[in-house]
Amino acid sequence: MGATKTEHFTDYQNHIAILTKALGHPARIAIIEYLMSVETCICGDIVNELPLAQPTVSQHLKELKNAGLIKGNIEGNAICYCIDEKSLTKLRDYFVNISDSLEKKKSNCC
Amino acid sequence: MGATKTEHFTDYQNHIAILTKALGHPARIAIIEYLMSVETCICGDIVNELPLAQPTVSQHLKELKNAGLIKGNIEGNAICYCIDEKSLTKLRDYFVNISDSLEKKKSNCC
DNA sequence: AAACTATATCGTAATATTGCAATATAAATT
DNA sequence: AATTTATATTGCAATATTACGATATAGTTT
Repeated sequence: MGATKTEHFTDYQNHIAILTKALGHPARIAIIEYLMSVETCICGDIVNELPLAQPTVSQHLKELKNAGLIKGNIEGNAICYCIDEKSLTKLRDYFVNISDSLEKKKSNCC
Repeated sequence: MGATKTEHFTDYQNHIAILTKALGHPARIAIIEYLMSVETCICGDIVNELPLAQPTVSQHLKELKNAGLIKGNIEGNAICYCIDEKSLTKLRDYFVNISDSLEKKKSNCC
C-alpha cells in the first residue's frame, strides 16, 4: 500500500487536506510569503528568492498551482504567478471556524 | 537528496509548514473534526470513527501530536485526546493575516 | 536566424509517507 | 492471575515526495 484512501473521506475533508498538504513544505510557505510581499504579481524571480535549484522551485510552484493556491499567467517569456485568493479565504474560514468553536467550549478536561 | 532542506528557511516558515503538513491528510482532518464534534475529550473511539485500521489511526494521531495539534492524556486504560488550541489559533492568525493583506491590495494584475 | 532568458519536463537517487498484520504494552475486569 | 480492552510499536510493502542535473520549450533580443 502507501496511497492515501481518499475515497473514504468527504470532498470537503479531501479538499482541505489538499490545500494544507500543498502548504506543508517550508519552500512553499516561503513562495506564498514572497508572493504576498511583492506589489504586483509580475514576478519571474521566485527562483532567485529561494535556496533551491530551478527545477525544484518549478516543481513546488506546480504543486501550489495544482492545489489551486496560486495562479500563473504567461507574460512574455516570463510567467506571472500570484496567489489565488479564493483558496486562502477557504483556509481562513476553516480555521476561524475551528477557533471560534474551540472558544465556545472552553469547558474541556485537558 | 529527498529530504526537505529545512535549514534554509526561517523557524516560523518551518513551523507553519509542520502544522499544515500534519493536517495534509484527509484522515487527520477527519480526526480534528471528530475531536471538535465531541463534547468532552474523553474519546477512545476515534478508531471506530475512521475507515482505517487501528495501527494506521494510531500513527496519524502520533503525527498530529508530534506537530502539536493535539494533546493526549492517559485516562485509565484509554487515552483522552483533544485539540491543542494554541496551534490552531496560530494557523487561524496566519491565514487571517494573509487574507487581510490580500484584501488590501486588490489592485493585482491577475 | 542565432543567442539569450525564463520556465518546464524528464529521469533518477534519496528519503518519507501510507497502510496494515502481527505483536507488545498496560490498565481494567472477571 | 487470566482475560479483556485500549492503544502503541515493529516490520514491511506500496507509493509519494524532495531535490537536482540534463534537456526541452518558447518567447525575446541581438
